[in-house]
Amino acid sequence: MPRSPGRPVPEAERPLRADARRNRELLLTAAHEAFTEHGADASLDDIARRAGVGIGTLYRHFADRDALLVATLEERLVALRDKGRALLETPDAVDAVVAWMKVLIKHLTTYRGMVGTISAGLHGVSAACEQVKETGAALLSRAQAAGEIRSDIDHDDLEALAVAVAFTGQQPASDPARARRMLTVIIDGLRVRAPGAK
Amino acid sequence: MPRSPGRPVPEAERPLRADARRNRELLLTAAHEAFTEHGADASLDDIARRAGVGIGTLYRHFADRDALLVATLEERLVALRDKGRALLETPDAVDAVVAWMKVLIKHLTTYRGMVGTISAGLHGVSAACEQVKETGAALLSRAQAAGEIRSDIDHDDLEALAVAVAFTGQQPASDPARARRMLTVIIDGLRVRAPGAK
DNA sequence: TGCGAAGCGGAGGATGCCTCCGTATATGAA
DNA sequence: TTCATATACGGAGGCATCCTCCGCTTCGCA
Repeated sequence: MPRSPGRPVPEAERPLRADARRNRELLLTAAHEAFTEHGADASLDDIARRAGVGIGTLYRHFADRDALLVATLEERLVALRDKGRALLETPDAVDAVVAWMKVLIKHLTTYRGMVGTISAGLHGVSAACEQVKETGAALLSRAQAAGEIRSDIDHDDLEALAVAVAFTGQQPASDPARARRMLTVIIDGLRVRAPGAK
Repeated sequence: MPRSPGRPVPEAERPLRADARRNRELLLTAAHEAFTEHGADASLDDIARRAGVGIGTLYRHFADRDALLVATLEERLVALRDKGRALLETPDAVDAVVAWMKVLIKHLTTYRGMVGTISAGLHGVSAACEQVKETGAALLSRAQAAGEIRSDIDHDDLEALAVAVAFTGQQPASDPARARRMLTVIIDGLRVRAPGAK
């Protein structure tokens, strides 16, 4: 059942052909390896080679480096969401927000030198993205409603702060102790001042 | 007065030949333009072309992209130091630290997408680098001695926090209001809790 | 079994980084 | 001034990467 030659993928999800599905998986696995090993410097040609696939095939599946990265992280987003949901069940609202930030930071540092790109990937349109954001927003709201976290920030701010810690933690000159101190400073800044404080 | 063919520059500062000095200046000017225009994506070949100089000449003066960037920023470091010294004369220690952070952030965002590299350049060995760090450290100590800024952080931490704000402020999804909020949160986190606070 | 859509592969153009080395020039000494 | 030589210049070209294009192959439905 042919189709008019509209160049790229039609639009809606069309079931992939069996070989295409297989190659897609091979590419994602190879990409994960390569990104893990070389971070932002991973070569797309190399990824195609690792996957045992032509470079043209890689580009048929993923428009560019970013698209490939986003796809690679997609399933991790689900795990992220689940961790967030679990945190919603814990009693201490502030502790939960702190834990959530740590989880975000870990996600953002999945691959070296890609904090910016991974962060951009969090603002995508996939269902997983939405759910991650919803979950995080719920965690934040809970702590704000309890009057423990300042109310003049939103979840995007929280994300930006996580990006900040993640980025500096990945600088060559950084050390884990400093990263911990940074997070402490930020958390303290997020807390509502106790009554009587200046 | 010839010299044995020790490949690179001898070691100590040797006076440059007149043409070399001129070309060096041309390169720095061209580099500043190119970095301003294209940020991290500026091409070194293009910089040489703008300077009206062969690519070999560029590499004779600057070992690689980072060396060129550092040289480009060198004179700005002096300005940075001077601003810091001026702040040391202002009365409010905390305000001075806040202003210092803003100055640092501005410096780090001189060129787009180069926060990491510019930050690394702050840790160099030039006199200007040292003086910038000394000045910043003095500003921080003053506020800490006054009991207004937490004492468990050092100037490298302050720098890391500036890097954090600078980086997130340069993300495509960022907006100035968020950057301002981030800085507020961080400053609040840096303040010593007023007595009576939890 | 056959046909058309979907997918594959890789050659090759474009760009960027950097090295190498033959040539040109500035500079101090005579 | 002239000369010798260290210093500096220029750019061709090797290598890597990204990405496009298009002829060939394979899948899957009828």
